[in-house]
Amino acid sequence: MRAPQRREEIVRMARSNGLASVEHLAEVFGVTQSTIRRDLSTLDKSNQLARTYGGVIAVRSPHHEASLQERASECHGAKDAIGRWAAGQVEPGQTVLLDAGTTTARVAAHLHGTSPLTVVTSGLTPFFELADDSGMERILLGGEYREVSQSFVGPLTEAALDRWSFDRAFLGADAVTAERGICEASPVQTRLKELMARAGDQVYVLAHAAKLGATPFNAWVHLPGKWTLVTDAGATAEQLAPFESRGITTVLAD
Amino acid sequence: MRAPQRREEIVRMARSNGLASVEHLAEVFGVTQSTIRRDLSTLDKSNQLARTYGGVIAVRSPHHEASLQERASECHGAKDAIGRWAAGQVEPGQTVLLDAGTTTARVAAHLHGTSPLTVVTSGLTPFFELADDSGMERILLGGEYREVSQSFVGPLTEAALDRWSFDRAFLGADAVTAERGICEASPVQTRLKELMARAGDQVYVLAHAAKLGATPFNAWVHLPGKWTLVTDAGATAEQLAPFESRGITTVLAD
DNA sequence: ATGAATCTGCGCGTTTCGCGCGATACGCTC
DNA sequence: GAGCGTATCGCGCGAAACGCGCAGATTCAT
Repeated sequence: MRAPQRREEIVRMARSNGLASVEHLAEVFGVTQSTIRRDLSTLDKSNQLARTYGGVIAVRSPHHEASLQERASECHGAKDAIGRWAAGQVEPGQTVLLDAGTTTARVAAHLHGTSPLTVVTSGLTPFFELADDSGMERILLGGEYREVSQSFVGPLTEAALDRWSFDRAFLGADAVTAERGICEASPVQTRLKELMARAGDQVYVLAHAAKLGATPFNAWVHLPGKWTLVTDAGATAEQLAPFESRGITTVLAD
Repeated sequence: MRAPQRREEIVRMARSNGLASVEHLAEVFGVTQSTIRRDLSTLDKSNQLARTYGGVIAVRSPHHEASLQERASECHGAKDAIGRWAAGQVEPGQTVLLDAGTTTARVAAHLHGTSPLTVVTSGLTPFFELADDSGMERILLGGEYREVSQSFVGPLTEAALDRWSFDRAFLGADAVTAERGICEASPVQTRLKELMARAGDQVYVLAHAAKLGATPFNAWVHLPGKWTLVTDAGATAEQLAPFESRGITTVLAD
């Protein structure tokens, strides 16, 4: 049996049982524990499993892996600050929309304690950050699953969204410019964001400084109506000026 | 600082960062690594965290914990057999509905390799078991989240379901009797199941032997149309007789 | 105030880990 | 078919982390 094949099998076994020990795996495959350890080390590095003392544990939660990477990223602090400020705009009793994304996930995390509250989201990342409070109603817009963004898009999502209006709508973005609006990887995403903005009474676009003025993709949308740009203290005056000159309120979270 | 308080804080820190090392924790709290190790051991036993070599990892993925418990339960083997049989009924190119629940999650797990496929589900447990195949379209019916069943219910779910029909519909159940049909904890669930059955061309009810004839709750529904009862080899002839005498096809998975 | 229960630090033996080395198997080229 | 590079494996050793028992300290209730 080849090594890659054995590693796949290890992942399968670990996920099936939740746990697996080095000793047991070595016996099953008829190799030394050293070999198993090497395999586990490889799998651990590629985030498919987590090592434990004497074995492995399955960490298949889809958001877990990304969450870990996210927290290690340098802009996590900025996103958290933005999320905290945004959560502060929410008052008990309201109905709130959270777009998919790691920044809106930070909003969700800081929503803890604001109760009662109805939170609607299209992303698993923010969804799982929502507290299991008694007064918290958690609603997921279903739809077609996009693995890369851990979110739902498509006609089903849009149809579900069509049944709501929101006191606050918090949108994420891959990039934002004053001239072209919000940038995303695909038109299905920009269309969804447009609908989201339409459904929100007060609309906030959350984007840390690195996203201001960037153009990583080619799908753009101008948000309808008024909205507020929330970014972090790292944003420069030059970055903010074009927004303010167009009458867009800008906020620096800190 | 008291020990329970410190342990809470450790959980909080681990969840916030995903990871935490023994060394770092010992420094932060100003105690020896032994003490930290004891804490981690305690928290590990109570399933709040998972130990790793040199630290801990957060495993608060909502389904992970339940998944582990589920696999330890004695009826897991039966559910898996049922799931394997059910997955065998699915052919490439079809559109399939999976109800929420641990049994339908086993169906999802065995759907791996059947491609292309469109799978629609209302439960997170089956959803996360679905493989990330290229030909696999994963669709989640959104709605209001029920923590206990890790699934979505309510008008939004029903509205989303209304947009589909399915080649195969696999329903779970808290209990099944020939006389009264499917039993659930609440009417919102039974109503959803009724709609699911209506949307399915071929309908299967998956229930291991212990669920046949039981009456744990008080919300019942008679499924419309024909359906097939799939159970495990542990079901007795007396349990099956009432179903067969009513013309319901029964299958013993093995 | 006093006794029980819990918690903590320390030391020790045990287990697991990671790394480097040499050997082996596989695939590719000429 | 011979030669050669790459990937993989088993083994041994030193290091790191672990669990356990014991004794002193702290907390809490009576």
